[in-house]
Amino acid sequence: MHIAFTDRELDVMSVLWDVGPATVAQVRERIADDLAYTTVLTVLRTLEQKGYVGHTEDGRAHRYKPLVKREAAGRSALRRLVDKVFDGSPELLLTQLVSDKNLSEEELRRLRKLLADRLRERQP
Amino acid sequence: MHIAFTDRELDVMSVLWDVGPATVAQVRERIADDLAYTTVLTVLRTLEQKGYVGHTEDGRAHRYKPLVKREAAGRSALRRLVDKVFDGSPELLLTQLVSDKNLSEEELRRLRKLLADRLRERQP
DNA sequence: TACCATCTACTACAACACTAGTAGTTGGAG
DNA sequence: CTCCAACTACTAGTGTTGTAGTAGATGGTA
Repeated sequence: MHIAFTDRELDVMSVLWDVGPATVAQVRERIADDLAYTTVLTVLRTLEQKGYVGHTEDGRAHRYKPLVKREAAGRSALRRLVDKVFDGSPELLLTQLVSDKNLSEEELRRLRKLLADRLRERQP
Repeated sequence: MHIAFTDRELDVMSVLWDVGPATVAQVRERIADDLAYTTVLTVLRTLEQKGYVGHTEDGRAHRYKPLVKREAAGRSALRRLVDKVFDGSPELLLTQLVSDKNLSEEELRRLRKLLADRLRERQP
């Protein structure tokens, strides 16, 4: 099952993943761009229509919550990225990731540790 | 500079990155979906308009070639992915990558080596 | 009680994405 | 020399995205 979000939808989902169930106003104030209240509402309703979020009543307001997990969306996006942009090679992707200058040495260390752990756990 | 492709544009770029300069017909036959010749042409012209590809004459046909490198597109896409989907954490992304792709131990080792090299090169 | 802030529902509309058709050119086969 | 296959340019229609306005409901407050 292929999950895909438009740019703006992703902004909204990102907030929901971060803070959990939220009202329109709460989502709105966490989005970098200054959007109209109704704009955010529209995006949320679109996402609901597509089955990516649901909502419950909360007083007069609706409280929206993600129905797809961040991991599922990540898996989907990663697969496409590796496939189409990195020629099917996870190594190419990682090379790119670690060559990004914004990555601190500390982060690099943690990545290495993560891999080491994974290897150890594979072959105890 | 933010590089972004639509789904179909990415299909086309992917072909150009793979095989290098190509005619419409060549691109067309390498795309999974069965699109009309003119559809592929239109996508290429759009990409050209946006400055992502260029073309040279080759007999009666045009030969299109990518003007942005796969790495640049990858960098852009990765940044966005880490940011919006993986909560700014490259580790989360890597976790997903190694758990989903069912990488072989050999591949994991190579990934680890890649990181080790990168660390060494940062701090000689 | 009258009003204001807050909320949802509905509507709108420009821009873009996706797909493909038609018209017109041209080089090569017969 | 004529015709066809292959090509580009232009045009077009439908769907999606992004943004926001207006209308109408409702609960708290002066």
